[in-house]
Amino acid sequence: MLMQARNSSSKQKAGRKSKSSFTETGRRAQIVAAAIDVIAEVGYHRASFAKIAERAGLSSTGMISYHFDGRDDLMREVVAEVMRLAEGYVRPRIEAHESYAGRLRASIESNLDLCAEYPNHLAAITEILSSLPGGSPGMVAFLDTTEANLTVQVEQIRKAQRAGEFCDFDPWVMMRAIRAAIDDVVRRATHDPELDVRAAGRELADLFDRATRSTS
Amino acid sequence: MLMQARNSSSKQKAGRKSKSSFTETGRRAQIVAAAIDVIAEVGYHRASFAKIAERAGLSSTGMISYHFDGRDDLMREVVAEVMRLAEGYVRPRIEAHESYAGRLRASIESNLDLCAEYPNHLAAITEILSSLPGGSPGMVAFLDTTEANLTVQVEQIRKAQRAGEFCDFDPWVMMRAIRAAIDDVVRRATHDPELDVRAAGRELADLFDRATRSTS
Amino acid sequence: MLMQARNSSSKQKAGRKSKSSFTETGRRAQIVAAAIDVIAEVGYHRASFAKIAERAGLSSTGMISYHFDGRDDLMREVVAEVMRLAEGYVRPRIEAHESYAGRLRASIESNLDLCAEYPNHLAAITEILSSLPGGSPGMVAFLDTTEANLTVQVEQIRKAQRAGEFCDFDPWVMMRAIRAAIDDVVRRATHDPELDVRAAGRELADLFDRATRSTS
Amino acid sequence: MLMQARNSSSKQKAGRKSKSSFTETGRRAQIVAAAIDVIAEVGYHRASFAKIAERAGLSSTGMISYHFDGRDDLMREVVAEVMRLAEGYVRPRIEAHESYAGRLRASIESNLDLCAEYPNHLAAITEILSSLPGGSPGMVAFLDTTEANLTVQVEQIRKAQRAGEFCDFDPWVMMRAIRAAIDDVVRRATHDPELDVRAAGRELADLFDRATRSTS
DNA sequence: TATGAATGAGACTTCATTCAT
DNA sequence: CATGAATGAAGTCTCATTCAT
Repeated sequence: MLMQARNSSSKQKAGRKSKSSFTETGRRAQIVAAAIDVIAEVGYHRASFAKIAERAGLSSTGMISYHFDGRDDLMREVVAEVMRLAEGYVRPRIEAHESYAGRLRASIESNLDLCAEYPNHLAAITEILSSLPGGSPGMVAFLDTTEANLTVQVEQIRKAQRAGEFCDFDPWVMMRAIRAAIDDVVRRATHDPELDVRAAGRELADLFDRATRSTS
Repeated sequence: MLMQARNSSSKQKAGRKSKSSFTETGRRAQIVAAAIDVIAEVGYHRASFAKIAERAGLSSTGMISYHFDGRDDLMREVVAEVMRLAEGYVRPRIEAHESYAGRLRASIESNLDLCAEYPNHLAAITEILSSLPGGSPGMVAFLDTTEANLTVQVEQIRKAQRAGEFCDFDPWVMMRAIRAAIDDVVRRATHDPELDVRAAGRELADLFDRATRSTS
Repeated sequence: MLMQARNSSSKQKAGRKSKSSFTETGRRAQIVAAAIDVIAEVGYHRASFAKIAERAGLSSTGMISYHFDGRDDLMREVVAEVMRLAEGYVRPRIEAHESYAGRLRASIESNLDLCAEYPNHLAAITEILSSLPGGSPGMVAFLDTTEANLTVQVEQIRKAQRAGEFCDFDPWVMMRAIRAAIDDVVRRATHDPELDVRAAGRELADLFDRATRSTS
Repeated sequence: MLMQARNSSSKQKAGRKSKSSFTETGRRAQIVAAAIDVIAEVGYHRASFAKIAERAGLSSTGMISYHFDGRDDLMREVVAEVMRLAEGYVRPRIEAHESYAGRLRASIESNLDLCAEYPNHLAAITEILSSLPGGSPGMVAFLDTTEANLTVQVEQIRKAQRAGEFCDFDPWVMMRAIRAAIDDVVRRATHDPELDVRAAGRELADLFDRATRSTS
């Protein structure tokens, strides 16, 4: 999952019982945190309510059903929570750079630095988004959000290309490749503690720098 | 899943009741084919025996248990079948080239051409391999095989670097990035018929050509 | 199953979700009771969760899986429950006697009196313990318990022999023969309501009295 | 299972396709032998057609269904086969004695000697007869046969009692106790190779000698 | 809010049996 | 006779959800 700097982003969600993502009760946040850990550990599909409840110190899965409107709702919250974290972490590092190339590098490296600091968060979101069935009703919203994210970034690339800073290539393919490469590192980091995530980030930044840089 | 040219590789497997992977009976092959379709359609985890049996025209899931020694065994066969197909498709195209750069390009493009021709096959194997839990007993063999594949390719890259054909980079990070980018296209192709997979293949080949090419 | 007087014996078990065998919830006890009836009626192997659930007035077998950690766990509870009942019934009657011969007689007769009063309980435990596969994991504990029981009794016999009250014979063979004879009556009692269990108890007590009594 | 000497015993059975128990084809006998081994090893209920077919060197369970009219039919044949063997072994040893006491001792000891020589055979029959559900249709015949056996022996006991050789006791209870004790040894012998079956036989013979002997 | 109980669907497996070849 | 394939029932287990308290 490639996190990026975005504009204000009205993530207002029609939470159950009129709870927005921002005014989480303690319990909701606790459940979300537990879900993140469990998903990172056993994967999206094996993250059952039972396991999440146990991790959260709850004695029954009913509590989760009470706080969330089904599995999808919980997962949405997990995604939102991680995105919230990621945005705060990634955005300043991207905006610290002027050049497009610098921003691209900052984007890649900050994502993997984030992964190094919060391994479960990125692992969870990667698991969720890569495990989504095609037409999952209710999760579509997040795919759209993700798509919107990419669109913004693709626009940045186009600008860089028009500015002559980037060479000529299909921005969509490039963005997807970058995202896929980052997600791959995130995924492996979950189960391979040996992996030097930050080093991989620098390598990937170099890689995509060469791939995008104008040859002139 | 990045398919590559490999040496003969006696993948002979002690299939159930002394059936090798190569001398499939009709039913087994039919079930494997059905499994490939179902996995491509609904994903690894949702590909239940019930759905596969229905697709295969079987009246009961018991039939699958009869032919395969559990889910893992079936999945192994699916992976083996796809690898068989892929190897025959990809290898000649890679070996038609002399230069390392040419081989890398052929590897990427032939993989995605294969994806265009047999969308379900690559989608299925990608689904399976990306959905494996960490220590899945019985599937470990395939992860090892995959790892071995990558190792071979990494060696090729090192040679190219020593030959001055490729610039300096971490071959493992590069290989993983390539694989991840290809798998991403494969995954999206499954649910997005609009996607021009072959074009994406050419774009990716260009991308990684720039990323690997010696600057001299 | 020969029940005997034993010392307090802290059979405290780490039941599911920290429920001990002693502080059964109503449902657990109800399920155990239903299981006892069903086992006595159709035997250990035919006592499926479905039948037990039906007897217990439950709508699904899932409920049993919810309360017990699998079939073995339920069976363990059944054995524990019967042993609890048996101990309270048998022990006072044995301890009311001073002589070894009197205690042996009390042991045999009280076991079969118990069988007459609670036919299903002893039938169930006999079924379970005689149906156990050799190395059934998880049930081994109870076999050990049973073995320990016999060991205690064998020690009693040895004392009686040293005291000259019993004649010379292999205590183990004797104990097993007694146990087998009692179990046989229990088993037949289940399906033959005509059988006079108490009378058979007195007969067996006479029989083994003659077989153990010192001839002097 | 207490085997005894009986009169000629017309065990003629209406075998499937007019095959009597005596004119077994090779296949039938082979399957029966395999069944005996499997039952002794894993018990009656776990002795599936699949396991028996495998042991018999057959590639499909269908063959068993072809030769036998269902599971009960096969089990009947197993019982008949073992009884045939047992009778030939036990009868001469019993008839070598004149006194009732001598015959009783010979009966017990020869049964356990048989168990020592053919462990699987007696283990199998014990398994089968002790695992029969109450009203198993089609097996009832064998229970009747068994009952008839016991009746004959009970009559012998009555004669001995009238002759003053045995003391006064309930012959049925005594017979059942003897049978149960023997069966118990047989059962344990199956899974405990350490057990000295012949010694146990002598001990049991002594035990029941004391229990039956006239005190005068 | 929180809990434990209850539910019903669905998953995989094993089994005995039948059938076409 | 023999085989391999097919079937349908039954069994245990897990899951997300709902409900009464």
